[in-house]
Amino acid sequence: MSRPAPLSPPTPKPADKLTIQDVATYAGVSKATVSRYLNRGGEQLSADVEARVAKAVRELGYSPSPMAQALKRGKSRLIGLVVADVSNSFSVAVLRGVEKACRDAGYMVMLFNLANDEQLEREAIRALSAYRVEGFILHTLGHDAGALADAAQLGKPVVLVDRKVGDAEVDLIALDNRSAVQSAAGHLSEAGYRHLLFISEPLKAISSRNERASAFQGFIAEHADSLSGAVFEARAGDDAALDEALRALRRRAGDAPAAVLAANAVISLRIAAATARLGWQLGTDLGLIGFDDPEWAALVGPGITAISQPTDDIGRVATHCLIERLQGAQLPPRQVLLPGTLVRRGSTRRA
Amino acid sequence: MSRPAPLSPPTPKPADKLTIQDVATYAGVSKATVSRYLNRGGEQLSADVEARVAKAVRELGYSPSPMAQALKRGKSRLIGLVVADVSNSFSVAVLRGVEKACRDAGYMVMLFNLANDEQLEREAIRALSAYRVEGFILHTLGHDAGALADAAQLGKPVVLVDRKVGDAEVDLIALDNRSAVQSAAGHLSEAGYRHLLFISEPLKAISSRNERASAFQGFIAEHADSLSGAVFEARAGDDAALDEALRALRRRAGDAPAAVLAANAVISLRIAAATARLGWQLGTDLGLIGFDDPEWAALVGPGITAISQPTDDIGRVATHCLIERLQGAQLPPRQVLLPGTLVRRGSTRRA
DNA sequence: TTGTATGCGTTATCAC
DNA sequence: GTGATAACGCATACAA
Repeated sequence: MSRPAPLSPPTPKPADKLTIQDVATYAGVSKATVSRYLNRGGEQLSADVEARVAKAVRELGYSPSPMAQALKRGKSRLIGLVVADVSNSFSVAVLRGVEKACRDAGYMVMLFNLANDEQLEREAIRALSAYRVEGFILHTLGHDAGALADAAQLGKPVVLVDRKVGDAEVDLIALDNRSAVQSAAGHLSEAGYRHLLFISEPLKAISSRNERASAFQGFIAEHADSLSGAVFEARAGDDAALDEALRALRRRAGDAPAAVLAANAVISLRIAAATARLGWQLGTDLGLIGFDDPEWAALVGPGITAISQPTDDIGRVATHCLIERLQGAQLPPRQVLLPGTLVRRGSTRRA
Repeated sequence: MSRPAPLSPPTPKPADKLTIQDVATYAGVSKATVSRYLNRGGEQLSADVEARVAKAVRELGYSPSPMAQALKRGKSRLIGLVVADVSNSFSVAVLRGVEKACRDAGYMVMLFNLANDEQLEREAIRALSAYRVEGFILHTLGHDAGALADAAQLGKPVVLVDRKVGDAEVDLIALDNRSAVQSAAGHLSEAGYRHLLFISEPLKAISSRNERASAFQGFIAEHADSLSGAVFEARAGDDAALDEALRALRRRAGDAPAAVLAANAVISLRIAAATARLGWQLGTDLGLIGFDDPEWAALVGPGITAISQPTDDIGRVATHCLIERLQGAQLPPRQVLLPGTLVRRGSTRRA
């Protein structure tokens, strides 16, 4: 038998463990030069040196350690994203927009899911702070102004998404709820529905739900001559109460057409289920339009008319707002309200 | 007027900017002592010193900088999570489990969403590597074995979730597809359905879809005396083809009951929509059972019977597997197959 | 234009 | 037991 083969040549360091020193040595220059090339893009470098460094970086596959950079610069290039509930399609959609925008801007996202647990909100801020995120995008449960105060006290910018918390003076990116409600209720009115019911999950401290409810009531007040309307809070699991609310709506309407405006996708779905239970046809027996436009909206019954939220934009704008602040912009708190889009489907066709 | 008030006392450093040195000074000890207290929990410390340090840490609200720790220890305590599509309810559910488990184990999650873009898979590995994640949990698109190779070459452990990629020899945590298919098909058979159709999105290179399809065919082959079955790949958007496949199924069945096994929730929904179009009643005219059990499954039609996946467990187990490897365990590649749960609903009741 | 030296906040190896 | 001190990988002020 032949002798064992000689040890394979010293495996090159994985790209991961390469330091700026390795690159410097390889290129025959000093660490500082490599650093300059990396940061200033070879601005103050001789063509020759620049080429050599570029080659070294390329061939070695070097990428600088964000840890070391963070330590040195005092900036982590990390953004903390706190989300009310990743199981909620709206949360996820925003998450998607945020993650993409952060990546494009050279930031990374650290995610913390509250799973609708109000206790966790402060914990989230603390945990992410410990990791030295530079700022927060917060889809809050609205209950804990303390968490927000914590962040503010740390001097870290916060951008709220979809929901305010307390009367905090921070940036907010959200749907233009008032306009959206008007366009939704207007659509129902144009379609001939005369008796409307706004149905939401319990309003609690969640600002978006409250805004939608009061915008609805405002709309009804303005059109009291032609429309009637009421608000109903549907408790999770209590289908009997929901069914009864719907029956009451149609009793009130008599022969006139009645319709429901659902405050979010969860409610839309429950109403679709309720109409099936009651043997009603969506559109003809009961109009339905709902906030949010999940993938199943087009496929349930005759299709559910929806107010589609520009979730990608919300995420993107929130990210940009935050990054602006990270770069030191000293602006007053902003509110960016984005328009929703009405998607007409069978559930609001009486034909 | 009195003179302006004296400057407020120098605001204490935000908890964020405190260093171990601040704590040491406050407690009247050296950095080394504080570090020892933090890491060994005051094992080799005099009671007196331990108490003072503990007090200092508590009162200042100090928490060490993960960056500095990462730099020094060569470990980032970061885990990279690559997800096929955050819009997919299965992906999200796994994400939830992973995030929770990581947090509990003192790791943080860096998220990368592929948005079903096969091009992005390598990019994801690279980006997360640059951030020095210690390992990956990968919900792959199955297309790019190269991405996996990249990770392996970096010497970073990878745990796959739900889907294999190529024939890579790495840990895999997934549903026990074979058993799940057997229990699903068995359930249909017991309920009296005789002619079955397995419907999936295009199988492509996605291992879970292929496994389910072939397990289905295996089951049919074993029960050829009492059952007939076929596989149909439904292209996105082509409802006509889907409708025709369903009609063909019932033609083939004649008077005998026919049922569909849907490979995931997207397909379940499309079939529910199709039956509505065709004017069929789920359960009586056509049986339906689907993989995945999203929140709307109970509310569509008479309720859709489902194979619920233990998504939280999948995420949790994947995380534990990964962490084991991070701690140096040198085990052969493992496959952990978790059982699904049959949730009986109206869509498989012929009564 | 390029190199040398310092320090970011930690942990770990020494001494004492 | 405890305290100096040297790295970890990088960016930068200063020297050359």
